[in-house]
Amino acid sequence: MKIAEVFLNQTNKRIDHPYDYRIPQQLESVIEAGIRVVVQFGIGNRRVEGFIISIKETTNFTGRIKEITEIIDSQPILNKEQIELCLWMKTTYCSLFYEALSYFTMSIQVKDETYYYKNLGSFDLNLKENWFLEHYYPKDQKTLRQKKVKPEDRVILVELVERKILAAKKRWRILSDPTAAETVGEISYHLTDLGREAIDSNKRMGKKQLELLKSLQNNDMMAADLKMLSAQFKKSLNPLILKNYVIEYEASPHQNAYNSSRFEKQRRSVVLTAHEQLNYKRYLELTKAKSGVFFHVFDGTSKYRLFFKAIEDQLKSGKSAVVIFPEVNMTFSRMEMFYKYFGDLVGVFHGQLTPKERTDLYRRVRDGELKVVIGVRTALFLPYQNLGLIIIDDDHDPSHISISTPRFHIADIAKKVSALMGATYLIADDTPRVATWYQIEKNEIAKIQIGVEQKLRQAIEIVDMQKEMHQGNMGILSRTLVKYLTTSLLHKRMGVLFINNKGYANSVLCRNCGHVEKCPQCGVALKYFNQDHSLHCHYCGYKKAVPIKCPKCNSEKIRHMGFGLDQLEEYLSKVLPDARIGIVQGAMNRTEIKKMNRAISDGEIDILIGTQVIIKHFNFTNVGVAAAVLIDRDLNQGNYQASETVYQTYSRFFVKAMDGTTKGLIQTHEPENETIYSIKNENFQEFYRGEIRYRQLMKYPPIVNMVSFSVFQKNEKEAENDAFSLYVAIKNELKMFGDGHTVYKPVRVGATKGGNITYQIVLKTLKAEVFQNLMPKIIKLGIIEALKSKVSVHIDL
DNA sequence: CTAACAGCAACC
DNA sequence: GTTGCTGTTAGG
Repeated sequence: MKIAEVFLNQTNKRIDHPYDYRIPQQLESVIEAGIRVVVQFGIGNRRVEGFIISIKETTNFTGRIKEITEIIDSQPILNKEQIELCLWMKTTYCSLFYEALSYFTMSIQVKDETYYYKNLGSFDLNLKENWFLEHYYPKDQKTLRQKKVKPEDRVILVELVERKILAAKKRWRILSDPTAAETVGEISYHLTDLGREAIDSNKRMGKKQLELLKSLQNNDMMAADLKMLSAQFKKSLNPLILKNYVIEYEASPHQNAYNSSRFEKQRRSVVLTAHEQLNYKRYLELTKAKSGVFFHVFDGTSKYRLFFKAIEDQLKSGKSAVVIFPEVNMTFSRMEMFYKYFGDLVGVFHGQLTPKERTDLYRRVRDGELKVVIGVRTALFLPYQNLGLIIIDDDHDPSHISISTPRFHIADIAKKVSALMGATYLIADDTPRVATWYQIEKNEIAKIQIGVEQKLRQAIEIVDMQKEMHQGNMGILSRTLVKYLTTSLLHKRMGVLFINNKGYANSVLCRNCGHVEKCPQCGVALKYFNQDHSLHCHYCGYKKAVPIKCPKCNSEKIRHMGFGLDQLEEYLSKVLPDARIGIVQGAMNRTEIKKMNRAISDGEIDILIGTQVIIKHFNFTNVGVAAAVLIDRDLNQGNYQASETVYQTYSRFFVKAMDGTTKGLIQTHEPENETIYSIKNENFQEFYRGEIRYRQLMKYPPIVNMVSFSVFQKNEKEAENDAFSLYVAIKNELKMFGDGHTVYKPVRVGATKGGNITYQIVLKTLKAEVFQNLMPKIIKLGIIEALKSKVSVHIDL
């Protein structure tokens, strides 16, 4: 007799463990680990979807074992290693099994048709209803009277059962409808060979028509794009379509603009420079000893050539490779390079693919047709046959962290995958994460430096805003900056101002001496609360009133930190009324970005001001002055990673904006701040040493593991009670794990979405396995279930 | 005395 | 989530 261990697709932590089911004789040859099945569950024999993680001969379960009802997949959708990875994710990130599984099933849409139709007849009924069906379904009044069922009850029950049947039908249909993958296309245009000839042979045609044909020369375009060229493009295009110069077609919405068919597909071998050859040799040596390698990147093109070389070698030995970019847009912009080197072995995977395209990619990867996959996080969960190399590009980018549960950093998954499949993992970054560098220092990952440092940032001037104030300048921009902006305007060069105005101005600082109130225990800036005009610590709940006088210098000039983009624009237009100002910010779509980029390259912008996006999506040269106008707010964000984020974003900003002749400038109230100095000195190691010392002292990741529990509740009193009983329970359970951990008392966290009262409990521990063991225990004891509040677990990555 | 109800454990 | 079991209680 064969037994299958099955995880159920249920959103309940208490039943999220394997259940044993007997495999019916006739299915023994078909069923293996990695396929989904339908089983009956509970007293009511509800039909639920399950996933087989393993097959065994015997069971320890003493009760009555049920049989597997049906098979969903005709072959395993996860291989052995992937099943193990999925289980590891479940325990490591305290998620449900099916939540972890969802990352693997994202590309599987179309299911077996037989499954679809077979299930229409069966539905879940509980015992009471089954019993009712057996006894009372007949409309015969005599029988009903005998059985003592009131006619009106029968009506209600019949209705109930019929509703259930309907619901069941609906449910299965949604799950398995193969036609659900229908795509909605966008109208696009393609230049035919005939059209190309027409351009080359200088055939007579309208000016607009020629322009349109030429714009289609390099790639297909969507109607929306052509509209930007000429509002009435259809007028000139229609005759071209009639002449068969241009083909109109409907393509899937996103693939279209980036359709792989527009790229030249070649196979080229990689040629390295002498310096790169040395680096590559080192890389090969290091991968023999360790599975992880880190590229500290100072030369982007060199980095890619090394990537290609490494991939090429993997292909030669019959293995495949995957490259993970943080974002879809980055994937798109790197695509072409990959096609040039590896032609049709390349697959591109991202969230904007249609279900059909996804399934197609899944199949081709599984069958070994595609050997180089580039894409976003989820691309790592495809069924690679013989994976030799995983590359994570731009490791520091926050998009590498998955937002939905399980919350993880893709580099951690890559590490695990490489251990499971014996693949090399390669992380590349120009502004390393502290967590990654920590692994390098601990000798878990080897490091190679790519290219040489430019040391351009050393020219950055740090402007003391306290001095400015003392000398009578109450404005938001320093006199030096205004002076530089004026001269750069004169020389027709652009000024770029970076301001990170997202979020609230929630710290408080002394305008006189730059002092910021910090938590005595946790070392982070205290956050300002409007309700009671007080300052709170984000982690431990320490609370104090906003001081009237600065504790350091006794001044009364205590102010909220910060101003926004709008205020900056207003100020600039007053100080430099002739300057043409361009504003860029997060909520811009692709066309707006294009437009702005064009305006910048056409020299229509004198001063560009913007938030984070300025670093990623905009291209500019000829920058006269590049300035960070409000670094202090970012430095005092009230979380322990503030300095790290500041180092990364501001370094990148200056690298992007400065060439050898650009004036760099940072405005601050803390001119002695170490992070600012490290940015100026272009010295990551120096920054890291200071930062890791701070984290050691204050006990923050990566030194400790940190997890926070959030308790949500509508009712104020109950929220408090629940939070405290959870706190007590955690404390009690922790006793089992010896010492080396700290739990902070529940802290009431300020306004959250949905009007919920939220309490937060922070747990720090030196042992990673503590909360992995703690969570199942707390769940088993029913502590969280006993609470009326919703509880969520947030692991700090 | 009973219907109603909340609390609870189990689901293989 | 769904179910049945258990103990408690309001209402007659």
